[in-house]
Amino acid sequence: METKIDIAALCAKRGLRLTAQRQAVVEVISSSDDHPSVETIHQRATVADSKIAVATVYRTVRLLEEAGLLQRHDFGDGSARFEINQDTHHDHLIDVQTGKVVEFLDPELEQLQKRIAEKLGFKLVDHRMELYGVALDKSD
Amino acid sequence: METKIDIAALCAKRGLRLTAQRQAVVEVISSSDDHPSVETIHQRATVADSKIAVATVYRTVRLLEEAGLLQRHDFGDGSARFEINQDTHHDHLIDVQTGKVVEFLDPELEQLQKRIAEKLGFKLVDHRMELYGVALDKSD
DNA sequence: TTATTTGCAAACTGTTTGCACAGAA
DNA sequence: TTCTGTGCAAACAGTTTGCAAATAA
Repeated sequence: METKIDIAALCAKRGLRLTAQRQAVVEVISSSDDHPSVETIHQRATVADSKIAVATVYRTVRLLEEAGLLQRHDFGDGSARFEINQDTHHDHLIDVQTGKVVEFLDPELEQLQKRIAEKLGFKLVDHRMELYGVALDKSD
Repeated sequence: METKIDIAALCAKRGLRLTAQRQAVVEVISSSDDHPSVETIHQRATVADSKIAVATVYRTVRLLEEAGLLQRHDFGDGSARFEINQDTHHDHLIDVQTGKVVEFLDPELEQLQKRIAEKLGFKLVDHRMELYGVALDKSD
């Protein structure tokens, strides 16, 4: 579910330099429709720039996250996973057999979470939720 | 929400040795009603055994987890957090200001999650969910 | 030109592990 | 006695950082 990141605009606005590395990282992320880790982003970015360092990917990813353009996730596999920050909030279901990530949004769930927090005496400011499932056999 | 862990029974059943360190770790966990990290468990355990090593806490915690007596959580603060495995499933709400963890169980939520997974073509095998909130002012 | 960014390697955090010694059984 | 468990320090994985060289503006 990718959108686009306009790195040129971000650099212009912030007075940052539009480097080949930043463009490569953004290009990789913009054309990924999975939720790649830094290592994956780095591997994919080496196609465009065979010399790019992992440290640069970490720095760029942080830059984008702080600019609100990138969303960081923790799916519990030890490394951070990223996706372009869509303004439409959604949750994730992870296929435990393939690792594939399915995005979904359920308004009833969103509402329910807010109500639960309130019942406990809290205002909900954030939540994380991942469902883990196995694909149902089509014949079932 | 603590229960008890019978480490003597576990050791007996598994042919493991009942050491002072294992007893100290279990005692700490059994008398904690928060969700301590390994570091916290280690600090608390040094009261009973000033020489206990962090590595031992890691090993014991893993032993207990594999025995199904302990539950590991990831609240996103970088280190694993533990609590005694109650047979009653529940989720967590984390107070973002104090770090306090509130446990809750909402049957409607459990049901809804299962339905969502099914609608997406999956059988729900696990889920993780944490709500993050700020305490509502009592006067509101 | 020159201040920012990069690449590299070293540092850091949470966790695991190899090994010789300590200590339950 | 004997073999498991411990403490220690080294090893790990993911991530961050200091610094000198590279480069966008």
